[in-house]
Amino acid sequence: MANSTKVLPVRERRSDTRERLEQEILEAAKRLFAIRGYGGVSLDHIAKEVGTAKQNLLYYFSSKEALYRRVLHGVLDVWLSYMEAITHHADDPEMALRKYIAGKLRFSREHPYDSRVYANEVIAGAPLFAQEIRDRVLPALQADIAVFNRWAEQGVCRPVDAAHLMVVLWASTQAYADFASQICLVLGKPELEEQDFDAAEALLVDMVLRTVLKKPG
Amino acid sequence: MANSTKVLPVRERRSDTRERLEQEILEAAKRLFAIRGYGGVSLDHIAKEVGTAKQNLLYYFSSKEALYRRVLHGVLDVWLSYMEAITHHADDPEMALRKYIAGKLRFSREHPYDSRVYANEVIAGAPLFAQEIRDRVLPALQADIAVFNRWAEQGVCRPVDAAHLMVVLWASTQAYADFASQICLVLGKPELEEQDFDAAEALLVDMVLRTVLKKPG
DNA sequence: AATAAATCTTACCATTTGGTAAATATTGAT
DNA sequence: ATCAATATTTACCAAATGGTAAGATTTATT
Repeated sequence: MANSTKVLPVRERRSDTRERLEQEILEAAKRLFAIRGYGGVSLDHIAKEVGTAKQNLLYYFSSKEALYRRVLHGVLDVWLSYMEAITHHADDPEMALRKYIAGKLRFSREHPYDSRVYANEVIAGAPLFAQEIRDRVLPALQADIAVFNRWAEQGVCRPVDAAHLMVVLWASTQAYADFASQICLVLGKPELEEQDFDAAEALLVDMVLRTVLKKPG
Repeated sequence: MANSTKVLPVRERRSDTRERLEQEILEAAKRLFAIRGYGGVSLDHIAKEVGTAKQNLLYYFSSKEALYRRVLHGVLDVWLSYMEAITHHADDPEMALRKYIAGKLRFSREHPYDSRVYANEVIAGAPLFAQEIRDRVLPALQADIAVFNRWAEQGVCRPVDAAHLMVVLWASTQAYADFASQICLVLGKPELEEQDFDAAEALLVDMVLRTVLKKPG
């Protein structure tokens, strides 16, 4: 992953400052896009947040859309990295589902802004994202669904509608990032704490296992 | 509901044209806000969509924010009207949950733009909405939660974490409006059909009843 | 130190933005 | 028909927007 400084030819080497600032810009842009949406954020906003001038952003990123695309790309990297539980436990439904739910909730807890950027883009109909979702998310999802169907065929779990089950899991876990402000209101606290995520995880695991697993009898 | 034309004094009567155009503006604004977010929509967009001039919008609505607030208010009216299932069946958990899930899915199917406007606002942290949510949504939700807890006390259903269960139901059903573009990709079809909502309903009802109801044994 | 490349700033620019003010047209009650 | 209220358009405006061009400064390599 880490592009080493020494191996690359001089021309392609990027100074550390550049890389750091570029990262700072992406972080700030992500946070702002997450909260106010693409149209609600100006390059000036982002620049001021980072402490530089708008024109300097345009030195690093050729346009607002280009910057946004880079943010989206990074978001998807993170998102996918939390999504590999099921195929990695293809032999144990209960473990796979537990890990999957825990992982996606951890994503919501650790990367709320990524989650919201993703949500905003999908709500908008994924105008810039559709292709990347098709290329990168869909295969992962379909692999998960295939694993479910295999389990059902082998009789190791009940024949659920795997696609819709994934939607439920996806939506429920994602809600703890995207809709945190409303969940806080319901729970009567200023922000979500670890115990809230634990409670959500317990409930979701309970629901899913009851639905998916065959009774011991 | 319907403000009759004859009873009101002359001064307060609004011509039908006005009411119709006002409604058209609200509809167009809702659709655009749903897709592009508050910051991504200009008064010019909305005006052109309706076929009038921006300045005429400002005759009907004193500012962009005022228009947005009216949209939000209307959205919440619709949202709440679909939320009354549980307290209306406080004697029958299974029926209440079935109706609730069906109702919220119907809302997603029949009012996808309302759902997205709501989602956008919550994702943004509900900057203009928090008070109205506190005043109108929270009581309804807490009433539902109270009903659950009563059921649990009376031993008529299992003691689940009602608040988190509501979050799961809310998120899962809402997803079929807000994240339709992605669900379509997963299902491999251009848009959601009735059978997809039926499948979602069946799965959700199954999951929830398995979780909430006590075994007959 | 010299030089080329990388980074940052200043100066612009055309367009779009939300909003005001006033002129004009349309409507409805008398 | 007239007059007042309602509705729409025209003419503006200052600020903000995304973006370009070019100059100034810093940095690294020789």
